[in-house]
Amino acid sequence: MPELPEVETLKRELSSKIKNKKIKEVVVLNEKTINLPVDDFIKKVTKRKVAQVSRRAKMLIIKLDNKKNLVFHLKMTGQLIFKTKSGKHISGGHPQKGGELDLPNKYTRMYFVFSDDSILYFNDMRKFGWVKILNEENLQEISLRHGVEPLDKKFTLNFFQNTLSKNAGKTIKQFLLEQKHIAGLGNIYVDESCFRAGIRPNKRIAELSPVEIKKLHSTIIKTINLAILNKGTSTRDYRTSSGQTGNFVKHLKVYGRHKQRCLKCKTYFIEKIKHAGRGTHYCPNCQR
DNA sequence: ATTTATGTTTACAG
DNA sequence: CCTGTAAACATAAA
Repeated sequence: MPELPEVETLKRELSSKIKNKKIKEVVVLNEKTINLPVDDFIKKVTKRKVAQVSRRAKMLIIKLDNKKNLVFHLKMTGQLIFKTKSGKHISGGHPQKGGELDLPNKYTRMYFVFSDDSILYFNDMRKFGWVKILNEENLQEISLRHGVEPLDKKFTLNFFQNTLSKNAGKTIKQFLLEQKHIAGLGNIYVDESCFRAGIRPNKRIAELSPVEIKKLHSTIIKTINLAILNKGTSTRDYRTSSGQTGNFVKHLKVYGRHKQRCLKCKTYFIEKIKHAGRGTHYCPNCQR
């Protein structure tokens, strides 16, 4: 689930909750989740303070006061859930089921206990996600492999046009999913952005008109911004921080709506195909 | 009861 | 170079 808006939501919520807190204990329940031997990992993190919480692409970064960075990638099913000592959870990511979360549970891969006894849990049903300790250099390397942030000033129409022209042979969806061009878009927001721009996801970049490119550029920014305002999307049981569902679900026009009537033309039905290796949704009438 | 798809990314084969 | 598939894994939908 977590694409840019979901991770950004987590960042904002966690930042206010854990900044300046000291980590007094780290418990690793699944060794494969982390990038160091458990002992090393624990040694590097224990007794450190949270200096800053940030985001790059779909990664959440917790900078510690010893120049190390705890970097999280939630992949498909990862979640970060923060609970105060009283047990109220105020940060989510991709909770399961509808009921209250019992933590730690069978999907908890590791957790961090702060000195005020609040706890940050990393859950991940499918174990695709990871938590790494990286120094500044490692982090830089990873960052360099990622493209521009869609909400950054550098994501100009000019930049978009130029980068697209270098990838004319690809389809627009293939391009948008590749993190090295624009970082943070995933399956949901690519399909949604394409719908809002009136472009079929499997259209070749070479076939896009200048007007379409301009439209898509502004549409991506608007869609991501709106999604962040709504604290992200989740198709099923996702709940944000405060235990609420991400409200962007209400704004989905095509994702998860196959065989349902298009909300724009109210005539045709949303189609779902497999493209770029992913389920791809579009209105055959409104998108060309 | 089986099979297929699922929000991600990387590695590898062709 | 590009493109498609498998692989990490568990669950729900088809």
